[in-house]
Amino acid sequence: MSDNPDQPLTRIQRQNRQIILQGALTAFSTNGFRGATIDQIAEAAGLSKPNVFYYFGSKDEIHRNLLTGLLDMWLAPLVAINPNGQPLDEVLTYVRAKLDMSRDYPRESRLFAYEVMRGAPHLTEILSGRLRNLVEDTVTLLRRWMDEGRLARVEPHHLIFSIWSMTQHYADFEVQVQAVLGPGHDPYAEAGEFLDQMYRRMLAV
Amino acid sequence: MSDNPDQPLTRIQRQNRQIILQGALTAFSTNGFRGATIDQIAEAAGLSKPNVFYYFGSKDEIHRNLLTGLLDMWLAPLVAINPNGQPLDEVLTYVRAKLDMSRDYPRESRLFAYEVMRGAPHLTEILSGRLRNLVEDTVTLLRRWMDEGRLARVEPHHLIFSIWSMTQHYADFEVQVQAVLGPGHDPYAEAGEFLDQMYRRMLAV
DNA sequence: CGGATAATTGACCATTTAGTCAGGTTCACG
DNA sequence: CGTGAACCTGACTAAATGGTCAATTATCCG
Repeated sequence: MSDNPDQPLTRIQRQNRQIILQGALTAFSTNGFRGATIDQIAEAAGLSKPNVFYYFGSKDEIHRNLLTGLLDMWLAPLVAINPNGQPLDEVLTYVRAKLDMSRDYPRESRLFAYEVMRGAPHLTEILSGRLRNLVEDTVTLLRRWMDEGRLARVEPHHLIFSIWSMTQHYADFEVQVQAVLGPGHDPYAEAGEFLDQMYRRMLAV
Repeated sequence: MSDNPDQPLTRIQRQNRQIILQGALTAFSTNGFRGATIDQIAEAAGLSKPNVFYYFGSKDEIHRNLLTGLLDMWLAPLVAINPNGQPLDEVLTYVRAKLDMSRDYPRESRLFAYEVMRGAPHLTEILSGRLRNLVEDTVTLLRRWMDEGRLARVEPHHLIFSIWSMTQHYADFEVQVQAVLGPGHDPYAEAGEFLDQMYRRMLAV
């Protein structure tokens, strides 16, 4: 079934593939690719192990499917930057969107983190292809804004890296953040304020 | 041998334990705990598998040993902040030191990243104990500097998080950084300049 | 309803992997 | 040099794990 070229999926197929991917997302994002087992995935999905293999040909295929399927969502905020907007607002909106994604989709954040740390065997082409182009476009836009004096000058690539690292930190290192802050904190609310302040000071002209 | 309470180690013991830990550091930091095998570690160390077990009782023990053994080094820059120094200089020096650690010890950075992402089973007590206290001390110092008007006001915990995330990003996500930047870049040199600029603007009074 | 197709599973296999152990080799040192 | 302790290893085991398959059950649709 899983090697069916492009016949439309049945209702049950759509449903169960989704369920499996959700279970796999939990498993992979908790333990990494090697650390997650098919049994875990099957259990999380509420299906038997052979049934999981009925829908996906291999563990690797599930993993690839997850990564590529979630990539668009992950990059959406970057695409959403409006070249005709107010530069500072656009950047702050992007930061906010990325932070919200970390808060609402921490499993996805960890999934990508594990993959990149592994050396990104399933993402190399994308990283240096589509992602790179996307970043390059944004870099060009940022540089133009800086040239026009509407944004303080910094190296745009590293500005983007800073946004990625700081926002995803709250999802990927959640345990550490919680442990260090202790109870009685709302990390994401505080981070939102902090990041807003930080990027305003850094980028205001 | 490995359960010997506290007899002094022989020359060979000291030497081989070191070699094993180095191999394990490479293995664990590349593939995570589950992804690394004893065979890999043994191979990297140039020893036979049973010989590895002669020095360490289990895979877990090697891992714990690594983590706790490297923790001091990892936290040293934080401890080195001088309460009597110039506030901005002290922060910038800390940032610089953390960035240099990422550059010079990327394996250690990844080791800790993997562990925290897993939920830090071997580090929970430390995270909410020693590390938390260390951070709390630094937070107090930073807050004092802000109260004295020698540093612009931001939430100190998140200031520290920002330093951790941005500096470690260059080690943990090296593949992504390289792919996005493309050839002809020196990530760490550029990052050093970027971070200096960024924290100056954020923290200058 | 009835047959074809989709969906499911218990039992199984092959490989990988953490860990063991009996016995051999090397080293420190009197 | 001799001997006891330290060091090392080939060959093994048990468990975990990715994946298969023949047989069974559920679903769809004419």
